Amino acid sequence: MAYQSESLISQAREIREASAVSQRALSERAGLTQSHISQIESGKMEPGLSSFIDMTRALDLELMLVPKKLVPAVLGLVKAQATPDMHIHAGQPNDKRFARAERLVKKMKQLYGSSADLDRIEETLRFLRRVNLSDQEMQLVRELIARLERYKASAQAAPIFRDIAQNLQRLRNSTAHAAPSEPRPAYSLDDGDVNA
Amino acid sequence: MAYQSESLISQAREIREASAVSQRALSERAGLTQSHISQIESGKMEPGLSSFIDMTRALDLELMLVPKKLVPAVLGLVKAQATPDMHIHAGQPNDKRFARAERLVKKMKQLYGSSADLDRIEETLRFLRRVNLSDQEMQLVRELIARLERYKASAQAAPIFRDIAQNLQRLRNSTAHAAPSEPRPAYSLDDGDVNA
DNA sequence: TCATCTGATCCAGGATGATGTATCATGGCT
DNA sequence: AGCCATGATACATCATCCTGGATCAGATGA
Repeated sequence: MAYQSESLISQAREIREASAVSQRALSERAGLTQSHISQIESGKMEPGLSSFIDMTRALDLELMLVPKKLVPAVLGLVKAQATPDMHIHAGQPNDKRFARAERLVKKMKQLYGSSADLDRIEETLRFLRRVNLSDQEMQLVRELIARLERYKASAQAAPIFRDIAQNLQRLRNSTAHAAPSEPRPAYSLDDGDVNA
Repeated sequence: MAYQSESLISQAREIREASAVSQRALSERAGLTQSHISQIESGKMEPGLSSFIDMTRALDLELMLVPKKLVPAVLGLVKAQATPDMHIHAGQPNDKRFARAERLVKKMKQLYGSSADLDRIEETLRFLRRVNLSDQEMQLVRELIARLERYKASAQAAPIFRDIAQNLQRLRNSTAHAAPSEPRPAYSLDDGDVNA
């Protein structure tokens, strides 16, 4: 319902997920209820300013006021240091790949209606995008996306989509539990459309 | 009442004032009520996230999520380009002068209790700080501040304070109506304490 | 002095944020 | 199969936002 704050809220959610913090854990740190956070993140209710500040502060973020003119500069600054390893030498080809895939899924949901599998695929892609994947892992993702593309208009695509969703899910789980010691985050703040 | 959002709200207010936008004008642009805005700015009520976004967008600002670590960098970026003319060759000596004066007034209010004149002086200083003053005008301000300093502990300081307040007020009025054509603003976003 | 503009304040009423507590389906782990 | 954690929902209750007026004192300019 609240169009203006969508971007900020979804950014917060993505960062929470990328930091592997559960809604319950966040609720304790922020002093809010888990149900509250769930409703905020799913867009079912609009937070008060201070609630949102509590939430983001608990995620080690600050809400700042920036002149519109400077938004691109700040965005660049944030993005640059958010994912230092991944973006240093390469031209983030993975990021583009994910972006294309996510667009594809979104389109398919529009055309053929959303299914549970498409939802899972979308969500998992959104998660994997934030993670540093090995070449092998990225190879797997590439194949899965290609398969998705190939069968996107197929008649009996359903079971295939289910399989793709499961594969992505498995990959997600493996990366999530792989190296909890490293500062896994590597999130980026850049995808929300900041421009109204 | 809402400690977390104080800083953001007062920033917004200062920018509104520096841009010479009235609460009513802002209320129309933002789609809120004037009474609403007044209550928000005076801390009598806590805005919803989207209300605050509407408000700041109408002031040509964006609310952004920034990793705490990057806050100083962003702050520097914003500050640097907020007052380009004033800070280019000089080491903003005027700014420091105002800062000292404001600290002085605040201290006096603590020690001797606040008076209407002190309040007026404080508010006017806060306004004048954001304005590009000519050398002559700055000279006047300097003298007034010096006078304030000199009589700060004097027994019969009251009439002198009144005089200082009036002088500052007059200066404020003259600058406010002087050049409505130029992009007077030159606000800065730096004074709120961003760190909790 | 009169007209105007500003920000603060009041009030009634409807909308909605926020809390607690509790339940539920899913998915992963053992 | 059982267990645990996750996120989504439900519901009652209370608090607060937010609107829509309207008014007010103060400062400014004509």
